[in-house]
Amino acid sequence: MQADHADLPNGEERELQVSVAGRVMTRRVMGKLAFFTLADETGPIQLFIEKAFLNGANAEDPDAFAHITALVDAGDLIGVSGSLRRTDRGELSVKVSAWTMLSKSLQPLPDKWHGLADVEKRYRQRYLDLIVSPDTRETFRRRACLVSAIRRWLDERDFLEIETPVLQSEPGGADARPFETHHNALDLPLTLRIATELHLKRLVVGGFERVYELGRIFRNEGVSTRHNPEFTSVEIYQAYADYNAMMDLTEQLISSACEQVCGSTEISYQGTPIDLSPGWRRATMHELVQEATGLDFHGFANRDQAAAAMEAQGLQVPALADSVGRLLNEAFEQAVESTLIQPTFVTDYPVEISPLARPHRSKAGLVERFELFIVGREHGNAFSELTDPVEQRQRLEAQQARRAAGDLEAQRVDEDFLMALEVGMPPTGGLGIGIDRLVMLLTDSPSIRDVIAFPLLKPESRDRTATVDNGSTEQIS
RNA sequence: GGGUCGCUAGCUCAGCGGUAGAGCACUCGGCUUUUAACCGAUUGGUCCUGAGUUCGAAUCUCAGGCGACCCA
Repeated sequence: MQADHADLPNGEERELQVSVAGRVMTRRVMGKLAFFTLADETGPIQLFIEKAFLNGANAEDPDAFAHITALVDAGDLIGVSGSLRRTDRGELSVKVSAWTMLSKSLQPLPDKWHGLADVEKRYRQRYLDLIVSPDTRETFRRRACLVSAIRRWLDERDFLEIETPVLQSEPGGADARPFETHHNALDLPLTLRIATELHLKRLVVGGFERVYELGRIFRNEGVSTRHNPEFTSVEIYQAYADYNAMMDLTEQLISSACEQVCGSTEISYQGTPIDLSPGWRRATMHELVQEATGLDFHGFANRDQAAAAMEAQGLQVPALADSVGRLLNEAFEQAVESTLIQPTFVTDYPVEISPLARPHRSKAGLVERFELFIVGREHGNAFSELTDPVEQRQRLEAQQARRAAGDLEAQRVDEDFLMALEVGMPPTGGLGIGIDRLVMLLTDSPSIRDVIAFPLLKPESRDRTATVDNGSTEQIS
């Protein structure tokens, strides 16, 4: 409406009846004249409320002006109709001839100038944050735009979105601990999925050559600025493709989505310019670690040699890292990850940390895998999929052994998945992208909680409880 | 898991050992061109919870809760 009537001069009126509805954001009442600011999703518009005019226009309510000024508070949802008028100060306004209360707000709005500054309150009462913070509205608008752009891009290239189970008896496809739940009627313990990988691969076995699923996954782990226990991923599988093809796909998909969401592939994240135009750097994990630390992991004969060299460089050597490959990954995480600001494909990972990836066609001990890093954070993970059922069983059994040794995030042997591979799976490229982190990047948000409408928080308990001597907890009141 | 910081009126914040405060919002009065409207008045509190120190605690100490950030 603002744009439609941009030509209306100051102080003039247009003989056009309009009706608008929205939330009253501010009120300025001065005796016989009042200005309200009314906002809907498209933005604000001013209401010009003149006592004589409004009362004169309402035969059934000759005190309409007294009623609207006395009964309407900031925060209320009202509808008005009237003509258009641009005020002397140039504000396009609806000159109100009739009004109606649509919803009364019983709670006052947050401070109209400072907004809602308490981050805890912004997360717990997101609806208030959305009402008063245009930036928050824009973040979730962009999130919706991104998700839609990704689906459109994939659909246009004949990828089929197929939904796979959230409730699973055997969680798999990622190194993570699951949430546990229970099906009452079947008396069956179940877990929430930690990835969509293994079921999407079953679909590739079944003959769908391009499948994807964009949806929620759940990992029972800590909360940080980069982790929320439930988050959204898109996993994409293309038969007869390999990880090189998936790199091209990743580059095209993300740069195209960025273009649609931000209007450009050159963006800024927390003050740092980021260029997402295709042509991203591709480097092996070995190269990057050598670049950063001087250590050549091809040269280490065994785990202890690598560990000693790392310690000499001041790198940590965790006990669970029991092979050269795992130490390479440790060195990468400690010395390289946070330095990869511009988009970078890190390729050719150790087989020990990649139980679902196909062995590299020419490099022993490595797999055809890449991870995408932007602003020092992992944004995607992909491989030429391991399709050999015999080798897959060995890899998962090795994972199971680590589980037994105490690594709670190690993967399990999924017999049903192995059975599917035994039927024969085409060579396939697979890719996973974290949607939340991508939204963070495209909305310049420092925390994942800023891009999740209702992030997980501990309940704000008003219960009065106390711990008694025997260690149990009981209600006092 | 460790460290640092925060929690006071509906919102934004001050007060840091001596009667609980301001602005906005709410309520009342005034005001026909405001847009953080303005002027005047009134109202509003589990100072996150509990224990301790003290003549006296929002303030100091300890324990706990919730959150933020950093580290692992």
